[in-house]
Amino acid sequence: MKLNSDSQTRNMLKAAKLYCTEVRIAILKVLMKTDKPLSQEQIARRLGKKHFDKVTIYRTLESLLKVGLVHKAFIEKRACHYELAHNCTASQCHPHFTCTSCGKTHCLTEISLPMAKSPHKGFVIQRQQVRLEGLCPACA
Amino acid sequence: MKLNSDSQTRNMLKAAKLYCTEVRIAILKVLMKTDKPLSQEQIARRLGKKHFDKVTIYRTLESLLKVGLVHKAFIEKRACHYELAHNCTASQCHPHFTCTSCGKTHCLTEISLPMAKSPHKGFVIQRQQVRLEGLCPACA
DNA sequence: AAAATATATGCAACTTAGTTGCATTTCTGG
DNA sequence: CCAGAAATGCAACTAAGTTGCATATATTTT
Repeated sequence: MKLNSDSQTRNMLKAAKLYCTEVRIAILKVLMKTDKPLSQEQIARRLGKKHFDKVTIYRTLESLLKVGLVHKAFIEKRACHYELAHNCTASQCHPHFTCTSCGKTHCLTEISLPMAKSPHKGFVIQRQQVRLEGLCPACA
Repeated sequence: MKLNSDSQTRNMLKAAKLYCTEVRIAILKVLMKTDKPLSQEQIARRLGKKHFDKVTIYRTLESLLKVGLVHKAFIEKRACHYELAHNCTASQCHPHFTCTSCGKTHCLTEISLPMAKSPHKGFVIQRQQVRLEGLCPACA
């Protein structure tokens, strides 16, 4: 229900000490409704008739990123993709799989890799991201 | 020695059935001399007085990529970075570590993660890339 | 070794993703 | 509901990468 997800997103924002603004609520809702990381453009498109400037969208994602509500995925295109920090531990998201044939990206939430161990040369590893490449069920 | 690395790169190109051109040889040499993935711009700078158009550099990297001599790394900036496919198995490169404090990227060739196992939903995993984030020795 | 043909290069112009500065608007706590 | 803090929109800009096309260079054929 609209009211429900509204109050849910409001609570998320409140907990993160961010102003509850229209864009933030709208973007969080978009991200809650998808199972793939989305680019700024895709997010804008899914906001439908609600138009926000792309600068605003970028800044919104940035603020959500800073408080950890959202994660940034480095997939294979030029554009970064964003997704709700959800089903991720503090130190790692699920792997992202990109099909070399059709180019689509999927979140493989069922699998996870053990955390890399620092090669004790003084590196402190805080997070890891895994990018997988291959053929998706449709193309295999 | 100049002649040596020239003939080495020529052989690499020949084996890959690529024309041995000046740019290709020069770029391969640059990549052989570094231990970090480099962006197009960094490569151009390291080519020194040899000037090649950036389009040419992109197309050269593309051709080297296609035959597998070079790998593309998705680090955190807008630009992609390229490195010699060296010390990588067919299915995975070493992890790349980016420091959240100073922003520098390092290749952690000493460690590797087990290959992800397909969640047998029909996904065929062919390659994996691991991106690590944290503090480097200088910043920790 | 020259000609034929296959491939690579350079240039100009363009697109896409993201950023900056600044004036205006919207939130939130008191 | 008001003051101050923070967010937004707009215009202009930068950075990274791409496209089309004419020219040049590499390889193959003879």
